Formats: sequence, structure tokens, C-alpha cells
Amino acid sequence: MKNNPANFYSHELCPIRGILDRFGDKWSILVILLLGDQKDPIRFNEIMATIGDISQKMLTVTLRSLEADGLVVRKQYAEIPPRVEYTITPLGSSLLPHIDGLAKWAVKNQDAVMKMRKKFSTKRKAA
Amino acid sequence: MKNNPANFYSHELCPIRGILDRFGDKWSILVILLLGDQKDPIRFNEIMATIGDISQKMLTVTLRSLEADGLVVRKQYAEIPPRVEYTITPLGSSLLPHIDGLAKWAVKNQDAVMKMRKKFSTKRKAA
DNA sequence: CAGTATCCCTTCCGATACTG
DNA sequence: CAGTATCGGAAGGGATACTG
Repeated sequence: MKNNPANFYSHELCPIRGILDRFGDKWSILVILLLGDQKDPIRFNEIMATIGDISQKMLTVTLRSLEADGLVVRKQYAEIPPRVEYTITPLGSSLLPHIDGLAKWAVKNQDAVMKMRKKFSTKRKAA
Repeated sequence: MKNNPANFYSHELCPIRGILDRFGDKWSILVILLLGDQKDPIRFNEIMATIGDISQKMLTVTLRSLEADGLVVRKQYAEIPPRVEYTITPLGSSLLPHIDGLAKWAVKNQDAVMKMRKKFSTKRKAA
């Protein structure tokens, strides 16, 4: 990201926003990480159960948007009861190391961040 | 992120959410990238001008939360008119490569994603 | 210059009920 | 089982006016 032309960040030029805004919701990153961890396709209800506190609605919405971006494949079987399986795509996998890096950073630095937050809030109260 | 104990993603255990939720807003990632690119401290209004379409309110809020997390330092000079300068911290810098990776991914794959989105939306209308 | 404070609209998202 | 539809509260965030 170094050495950009004059204003990389501006509204008109920024190539990042349209893509990354998509991950700025509550669940996308988590779902991608989870799908990236699977060696086999995983079913809708399995994902729900694994995350635990995601609503059916939000899981549907999240998976649809990931599917629309080409990060996830949805495969539906004509059975009764229905079975739907989700898999990460190569494009999704190529994203994985980066959010994995983010996640690892979060794990490694969570204590530091929490400490800073606490310190900051007490300092603010004093002022 | 491989080889986690049974349920890394669940509500109670996930160490990621409390940290990464913070970057799930509209501006944090962009501001960190921008600050990471500076070799000198940068002033409030410079940041505003560089981004272009961020409101004063949201820039303040964003910088405060980054400061609270220890990712950014705010230095205020007792002058009139006031001068306030922002710098990224070592902790913030340690995060930089990861969101830089994300940003680079976004740049590289934006065409692919856009194409997938278009394809998906037409396919959906057909159904 | 670098903020606060307020208003208000929009989007997010959970809860619930219903369906092929 | 894997959704869809609808409602309503909560949070996000822009516009504007004001201030040390």
C-alpha cells in the first residue's frame, strides 16, 4: 500500500471499500474462517450449531453475500428433507491467509488491547 | 486457525470477535492504512481531506476508538489555533501487514468479485 | 483547528412465525 | 432441513450548528 498515487484513499479512487465493506458486518469473517477450516462440505445447520449465537436469518444473509462474491459455493441436493452444503471456493481460499493473519493478530494481542482500553477509559474519566 | 479445540467460533470462546468487531465499522481499516503510510505525524484536517468523504464526527469517533485500542497516538499542542497530530503506534504497525494483505487482496481480486456479483444477480433474477 | 452536541434517517440484526 | 417474510428495536452514521 506504500507509494500510492496522490490519493488512494479518496472516495472515487479507493479500490478497497467496495470489497472490504462486505466483510464489515457481524458474521462474514467468522463464517469464512469456519468454512476455510473444513475439509469436507458443511451443512447449514452445522454452521449454525458451530457458531452458536447466529440467527437463521443472518446466517442465510451472510452465506448469500459470500456466495454472490464467489467466496463460497452452495450445493443443494434434491432430497427430503433437503440438504444444502457449503464449501469455500479457490477465491475464498486465497482470502483465507489474510483474515487468518488478522485473527492470529487478534489472538496474540487481545490482552494488550484490552489493557489499553481499560487504561484509556479510566484516563478519560479523570479528565 | 487450524486445529482448534472443538468450538473456537462459539460465542463464549471466540477471542477474535471482541477485537475484530472494532474494525467492522465504515472507517477504521481505512484510517489505519492511511496512518500506516505516513512517515510524519498527520493532522486531523489532513486526514479528513485525504479521505475526502468522511464526516468530522465519524473521523473523531474512529480515531478515538483506535486510540483507545492503543493503535494510534493522539498528540495535542497547546497552541492557537489548536494543532493535533496522529501517529500509528508499534501495536498499530504490527497490525498493518495484515490489513495491508487484505487490501492487496481486494485490489487484486476486485474484478473477479465484481464479475461474480453480476453473474450471481442475473442468475438469481432468472430463478 | 479540532473538536462537541443534537437531530434524524438508514441499516443491521434478532425474534418470531410460516413453508417447500 | 433449510430456508423466507415480517416486525421492531438498536446501532451506525451523515448534516448541521455550536465552541475552546
